[in-house]
Amino acid sequence: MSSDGNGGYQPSEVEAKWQGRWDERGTNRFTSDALQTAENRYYQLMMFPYPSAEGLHVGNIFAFTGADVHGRFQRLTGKRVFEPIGFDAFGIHSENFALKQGIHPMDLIPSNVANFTRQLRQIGGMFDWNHTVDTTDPDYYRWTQWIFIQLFNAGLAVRKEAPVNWCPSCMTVMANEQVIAGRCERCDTPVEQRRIAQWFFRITEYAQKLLDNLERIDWSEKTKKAQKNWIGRSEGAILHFPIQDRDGSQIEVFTTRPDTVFGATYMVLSPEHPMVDEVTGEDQAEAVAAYRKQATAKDLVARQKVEKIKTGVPTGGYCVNPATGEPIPIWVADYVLMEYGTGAIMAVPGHDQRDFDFAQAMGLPIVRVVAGEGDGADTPLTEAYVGDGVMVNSEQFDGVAVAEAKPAIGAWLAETGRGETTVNYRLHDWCISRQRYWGPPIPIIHCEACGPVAVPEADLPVVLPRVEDFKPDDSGVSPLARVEEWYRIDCPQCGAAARRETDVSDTFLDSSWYFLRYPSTDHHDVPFDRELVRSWLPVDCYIGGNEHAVLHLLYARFITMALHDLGHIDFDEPFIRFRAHGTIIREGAKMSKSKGNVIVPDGIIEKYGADTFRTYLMFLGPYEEGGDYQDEGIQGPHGFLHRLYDTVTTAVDLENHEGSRNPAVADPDVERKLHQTIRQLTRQIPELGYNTSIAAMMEYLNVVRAGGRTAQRSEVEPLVVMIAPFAPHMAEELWEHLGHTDSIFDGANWPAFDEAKTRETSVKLAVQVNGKLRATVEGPTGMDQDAAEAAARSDENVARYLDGATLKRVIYVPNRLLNFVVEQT
RNA sequence: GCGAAAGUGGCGGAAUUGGUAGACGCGCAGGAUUUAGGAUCCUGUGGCUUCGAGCCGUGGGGGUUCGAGUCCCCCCUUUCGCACCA
Repeated sequence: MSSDGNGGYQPSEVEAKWQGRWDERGTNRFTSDALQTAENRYYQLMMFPYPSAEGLHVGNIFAFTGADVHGRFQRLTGKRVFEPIGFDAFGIHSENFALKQGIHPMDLIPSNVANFTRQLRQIGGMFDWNHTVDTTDPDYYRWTQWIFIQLFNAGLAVRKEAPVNWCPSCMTVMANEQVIAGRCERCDTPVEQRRIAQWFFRITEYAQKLLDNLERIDWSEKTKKAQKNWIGRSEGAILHFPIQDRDGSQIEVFTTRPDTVFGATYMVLSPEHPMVDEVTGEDQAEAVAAYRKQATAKDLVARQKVEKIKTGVPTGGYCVNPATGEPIPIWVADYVLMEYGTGAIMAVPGHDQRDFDFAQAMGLPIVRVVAGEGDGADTPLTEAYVGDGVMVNSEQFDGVAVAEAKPAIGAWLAETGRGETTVNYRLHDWCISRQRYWGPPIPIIHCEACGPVAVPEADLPVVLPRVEDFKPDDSGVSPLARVEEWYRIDCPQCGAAARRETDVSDTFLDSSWYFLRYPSTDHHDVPFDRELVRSWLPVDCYIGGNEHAVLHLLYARFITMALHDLGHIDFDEPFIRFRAHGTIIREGAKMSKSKGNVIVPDGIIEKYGADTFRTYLMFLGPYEEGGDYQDEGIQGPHGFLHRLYDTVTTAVDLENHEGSRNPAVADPDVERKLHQTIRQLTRQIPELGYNTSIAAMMEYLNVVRAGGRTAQRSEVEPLVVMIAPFAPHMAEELWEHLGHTDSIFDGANWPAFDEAKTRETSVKLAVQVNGKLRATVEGPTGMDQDAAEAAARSDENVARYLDGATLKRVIYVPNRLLNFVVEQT
């Protein structure tokens, strides 16, 4: 249905025409040679999509369009822009959907990819379809496996048994980053803890570097902050508490407050702590066993409830406070987590609220070791005191300020081997095993004699076999373990019978290196061509959602650092610049299938065209914040593009009819506005200020058309270039109409502005009396204060307010305002 | 609970960073053209108003300043991170 009443702009025709031309001419594609020889390179990357069965949603289109606008703008300024796209198609999401539909993912994914490709072409992205990736293609995951092997050989991939997060609904383990408030990020099921041997990447080795490098990359502050918090560096000390009556046995605790050690009146072990049995006395054995059983049965949500009343049992064992030499009881309680620090704490109830609550509940002693302002050594505590003060009840350290006591007590304990200062991170090693089917098999062969052996690189890929029964189960073992003919294999080292690793790797591994692959998809013998990587990477501008702030973005940085240290690439940060786009809501509410308020892009593109849709999405709010999609709102950009089309075609027609008989006379108002508009867009588009850029173009077009005037070529040709990043098809069409034969993205230059021509010749000056607006007067730009005052005083209304008052002061801001400060007499 | 960001017309959102609040657009109202229109084109549109460039107005309350949406303090609300992290 065309809403066009004047026979002009027909989006569907224009868009089909130009998508066809781009394809035929290879406008957006790089040949293998071009990738190698291009100058002035710019790598514009957007987070690649997961190709769902539903097709692209508005959020995808919003995200991709914003990135595409940026890429197209860069191209118009003379860069050779590489803007690839691909598909992140492995993972539990696809697998679950396949299970639900009863379609094998190997059949499902290709049709999803085909549909996404169709839609991505339809929205007019400047994608290089010669260089796409599909993470489920053996030609791609072969190299995902290769990366695993590089890390394995470097000791950065280790198999260890540790408490891991188990989602009972997805029936697989998951990384810490994938657990949100104790629940599975995918299905919201409360996550359990299990002890299963898993493959981990030792990302913690890079904790400090991941933190330090944040200082020098151009990323949204929000995202950097999220990473910083996730890494969670904290400085403190490991203190050794000898177990009473057990020679040489000791328990280590991590604390950020070694200064309060004199106040440690008991110790708490996490229920999972390996030394629980050792310290538990006979009398308590049964109670401790019961408590541990109950604690491990609880899921993480239940266990991590802060408000819940603290529980725990005494072990009957004692250890010695290394500062006081006094014995203190050892308890087991689930408020201490095995995953953080050493899984054991020294409890200082006087100065830690959690310990305080526990001590009160259990009747344990509370000792004050820090006195705040006005407190004495024995001032009773009604809650934990965490403020500043001086040490008390701490023997030789009494009277020392907390700030000095921290290093002093730390040093004192270190001297005598009772502890050492240390840095602890909240970040954990990255668990990459998944007991599922739809992922790249981890390229390891388990041999009784040799242990885990990497699959020889020449044997890659380890192809995921097509199996019909790929449903996961609760056993903690991957479905691939059912495929005997696949997992039976000889050890590549000793030739003995061995078996393949049957776990597959985390989807986040697939996406942690795809940006390295894009320029090298023509190369089948290497994961990435060294020269291409050197010349195209790191990525110049990366755009994606902030929901990946601590998942994908952290992993991609880690893999980049590891590959750098292993000598495969020469940079250690993958993305020079990262910006997160916002999210789109609809008429004040989140879009969701259950509410039935999801926008179906296909229908909108059919009705209004991709250019209008793109322009509207970029117009409805600041790109980095997102905005509210109001169904009626699209009328604005729709009308704007129609008017623009008419204005340009009319100008060209007129030129053709009248030719040089009617030489163009520059209209100073239009020319000034044009240069102001160019200036604004030139500054704002690189900063992703799209909504205001579009508003500026609308303003300009309004000036061009004011009073029904007809435009001249020189007034609209630059506007056609400026609209091109937003409405590329229409810009091409108008560019052709203006007499050009090649693509606007090859033939046009981003217009330049002349600062002199942006200057207003006259200004409206606000005239205030005591800060209240009383008049505006017009005068030449840059008039001096005397002239301004004279003009202002001659205004009737101003004069009325100045009459009979004493002038105290005059504030003059040239070209802006004049403020008379008066006092009534 | 901690951390961050944000609260501006009927709505989405602007505001050169301390200088005429409400750009641009939607919606609405009036008009033109039209067989018709959910098309196109003008005009108007924060509230109150004694219609005066008068008063009020950027979540609420205080403050700094000639002047505050913008800076400072307190409070409220919303959104998003993190959440027994020792």
